[in-house]
Amino acid sequence: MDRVDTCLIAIRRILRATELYSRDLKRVSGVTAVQFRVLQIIAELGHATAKEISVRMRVSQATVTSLVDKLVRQELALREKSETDRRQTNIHITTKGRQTLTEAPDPLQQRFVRKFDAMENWEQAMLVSSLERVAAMLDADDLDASPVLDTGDIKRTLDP
Amino acid sequence: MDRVDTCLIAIRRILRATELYSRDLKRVSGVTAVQFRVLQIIAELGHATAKEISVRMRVSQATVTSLVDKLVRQELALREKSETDRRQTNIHITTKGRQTLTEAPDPLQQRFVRKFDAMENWEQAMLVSSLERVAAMLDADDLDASPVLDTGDIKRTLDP
DNA sequence: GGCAAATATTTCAACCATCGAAGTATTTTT
DNA sequence: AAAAATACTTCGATGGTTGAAATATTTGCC
Repeated sequence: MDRVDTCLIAIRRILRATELYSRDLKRVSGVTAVQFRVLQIIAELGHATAKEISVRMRVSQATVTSLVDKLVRQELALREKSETDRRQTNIHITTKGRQTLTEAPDPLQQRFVRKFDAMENWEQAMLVSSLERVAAMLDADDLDASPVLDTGDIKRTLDP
Repeated sequence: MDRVDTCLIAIRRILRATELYSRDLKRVSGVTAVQFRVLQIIAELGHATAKEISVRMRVSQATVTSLVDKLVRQELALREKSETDRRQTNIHITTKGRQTLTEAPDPLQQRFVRKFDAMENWEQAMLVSSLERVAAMLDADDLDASPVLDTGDIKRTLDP
């Protein structure tokens, strides 16, 4: 039981840290961590629909709309009706958006990388495995819970 | 994929999961995870000042005020001017608050416990260690590593 | 003792993320 | 062609979080 408490406390600390770093990021680059993440996804895919982003980030479409609104307002992204399916809207990243991505690296990520790189290989592996394990433990019911949990092993994870 | 990326994605998943569980908790017990946490702290200490809670949770006092407001509104906690230092306000938990605490266990915690208990001893140890490691990695440099937090969170070790 | 500085809280106004429900437009299905 | 499904946005609301300013009180110092 004690161990569980320790874990939960650690999780809270991690949560809190990410929040604080998001604030930093916002101050430095004008986008929050969540907005930054949207930008990353668009950049990664070339362009994306709201639906794709919402699935990827596991938030509602309404949330994505609001997030993209903010990016568009800052000219980091732009919307463009799809030609093939006019219900869809493709969201593209702008040059300025790309710039933001490269020039304003996420401070949390930076810090993590710095510390992570300083670790022994085995320890890195342990961390990766543990984090994924915890994520799998907590992951809500819907999407992937059962299979991931059963195998208990994570090596095979790929994004699709 | 990069190990760091994998870690960050896992962290995001954990974040998201806690958020969803908080929503669950709210639906079931009327308090969110953060409010629940405040309640826990008050219960643990008997009574607490806003300052204590803010240090413990590492949020501003303004946030604590807002959180406590909500608890008071629901009659889960109540404020009482300190006699010894009239600038201070002691926050107490009510019977109803205590009830909430015992009768509406945090679903995230429950889930975590269930999964955690099913793990091998060595794996539990690995998880604890990894989570603490990550928390330490991310903990903002300014106010971190404070024994304050530790003593606070570990208070239960004094219990029989 | 008395006054300035420090401390504890709250209030206020402002963000951000998030969502559900309702509404619009556009396929797809039947 | 009508009905159902899909993609997206709008609207209104909730929750957490904060900094700055305001208030009340205690402490420190001359």
